[in-house]
Amino acid sequence: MRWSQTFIPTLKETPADAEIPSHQLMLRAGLVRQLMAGAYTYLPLGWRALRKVEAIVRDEMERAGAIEIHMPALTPVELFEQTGRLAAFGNVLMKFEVQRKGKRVPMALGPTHEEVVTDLVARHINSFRQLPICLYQIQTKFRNEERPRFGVLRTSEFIMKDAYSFGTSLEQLDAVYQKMYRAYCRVFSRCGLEYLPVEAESGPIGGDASHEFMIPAANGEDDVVRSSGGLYAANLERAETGRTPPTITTPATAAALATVATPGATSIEQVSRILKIEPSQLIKTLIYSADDKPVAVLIRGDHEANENKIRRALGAKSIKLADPATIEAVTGAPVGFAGPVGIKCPIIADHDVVVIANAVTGANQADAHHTNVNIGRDYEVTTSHDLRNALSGDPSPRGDGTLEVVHGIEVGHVFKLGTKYSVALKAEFTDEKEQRHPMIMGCYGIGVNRILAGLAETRHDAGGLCWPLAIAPYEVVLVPINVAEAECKEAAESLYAAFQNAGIDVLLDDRDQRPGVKFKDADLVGFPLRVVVGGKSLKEGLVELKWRHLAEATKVPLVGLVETVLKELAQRRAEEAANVPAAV
RNA sequence: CGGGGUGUGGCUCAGCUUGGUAGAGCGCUUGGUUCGGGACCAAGAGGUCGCAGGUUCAAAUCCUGUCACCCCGACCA
Repeated sequence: MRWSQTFIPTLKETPADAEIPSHQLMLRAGLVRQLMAGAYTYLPLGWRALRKVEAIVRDEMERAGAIEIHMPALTPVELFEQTGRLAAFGNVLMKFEVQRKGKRVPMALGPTHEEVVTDLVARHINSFRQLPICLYQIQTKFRNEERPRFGVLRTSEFIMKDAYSFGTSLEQLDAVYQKMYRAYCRVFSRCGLEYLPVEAESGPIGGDASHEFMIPAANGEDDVVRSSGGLYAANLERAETGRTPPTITTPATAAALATVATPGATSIEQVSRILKIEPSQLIKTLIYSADDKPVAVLIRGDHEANENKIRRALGAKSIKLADPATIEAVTGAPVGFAGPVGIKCPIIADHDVVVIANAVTGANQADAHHTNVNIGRDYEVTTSHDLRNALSGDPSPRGDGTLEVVHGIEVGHVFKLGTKYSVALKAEFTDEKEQRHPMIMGCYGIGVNRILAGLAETRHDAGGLCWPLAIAPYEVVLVPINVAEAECKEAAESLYAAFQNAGIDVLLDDRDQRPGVKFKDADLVGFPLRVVVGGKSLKEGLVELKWRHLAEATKVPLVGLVETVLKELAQRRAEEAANVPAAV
């Protein structure tokens, strides 16, 4: 392709409403343009890079035994009713009605395709002999994000690779899951991403039934923890801490329980300011409704409660913060003044709460807090639990050093679904003994656009983007110094033809621009290899090769250049492939 | 949905406080000189100042409403 014949609107200045690097650079490099909040057009370069990501995803899916199909984005709302997800999605589901034969027909744009694929399989697959099977597609998904943001990182319309496996047993599910997990590792490393598989919240099956693939990045929306020894990584929603349960005894330094006036102070911040104490001296008393029974959950004032951990510790199906009426019933006080002393419901406490001596808590009466609250004397718990979010510096649950909390961009998710959808939509198979069973499912998603955005976010410098060879819009940019000079122009044209004949993925910057402009643009877009023709070098029979990721250029003879470039590309390709885990 | 911010040529922004005929740089067009890291000279084109209403002799500027976009939070199978 010739630069003059395509559409690459690069920008010198950073657009005002782009804040994070990937957004700024993808706009400036002419990869994308915004249509409205959460909706972007992919311009020629962006689309080309995106198609390369898709090709890698397809390749690895096929290698892992998944079969490509294509389902409609248009979905009957009825299917979501059958699985209960109409309510679960709420406003996120884009639904609308169309007129057909005078009737209103409700439809939705698919946010994901568990329902559609399960319905398909339910209708056409019946026997254990046809299983396991894994179907996938690469398709545009729609989610009405309440707040699209971060450029192309979080949009209301995005391209997703979604795969769904169906099997007869947990063993079959495990086997597909492992294959997909490995395929994902290969996809992300082939794309040149530094990625981190983390344990994620896993729903009904539990255990290691869900992993997310994260790109560590300062602007990532998710928080993940990883251990210094590298043995443990998990989403913060899920992450355990390796804290050892302390022995519970009343502190020897316990002072006399007192009540202090704290008018209107219902938050940790307000109370600590009024009483001039550190939040870590406070005990937060959160009243939860666990399967409709009230429970008081004690968390240190400067810590954050983790509802998944609380739910598991209580063995409850679902928990939510109690409503004001329940809180008043168990505390006898308005919301904001709950404390463990004399509370009329069961109490559970985090490990870090039971060791606080002379703590401050709500007094279970309006506008008052207790000071010098001590365990065993003023309130009673017999064991403590891991109930809070992990923090940097916590011990790893695997015993390999300490945890660190980092931000991450979620680019993939593998999940053991179990039978939730197969039961709801009657996707059943007949076994050898003519017994009917619901199929056991898994689902596996990749955010295709996020791979691109993630690369832009993590691979750039002051000059612009820096694509890996595997994803770059073009692998090589061929830059004639001066197209107005016949000798230079002819040399570039004949090289361009030779590159194309050799199958090199090349863009010829044939614009009549000064060299500085072309170099700046080449750096901004981030083509991996730049070949410069012209000037004194050309007269000496040399051209310049410059890799985007290296500081120095090299001069090589014009004679035999195609072979030289092919060799350099092959070498670079091998370097990039060195980190890709072997396929099994 | 709560809080904050911004809307002025394609892009970045000034002008608004204190109302008085819309500006700069970049980009674009034409001609010329240039040509190894975002050139220079000259001449041009391009804007209902987000939209609607109000105040006023007069509104980009003041007031009211509204829309869009960005950021923080809530939310996110």
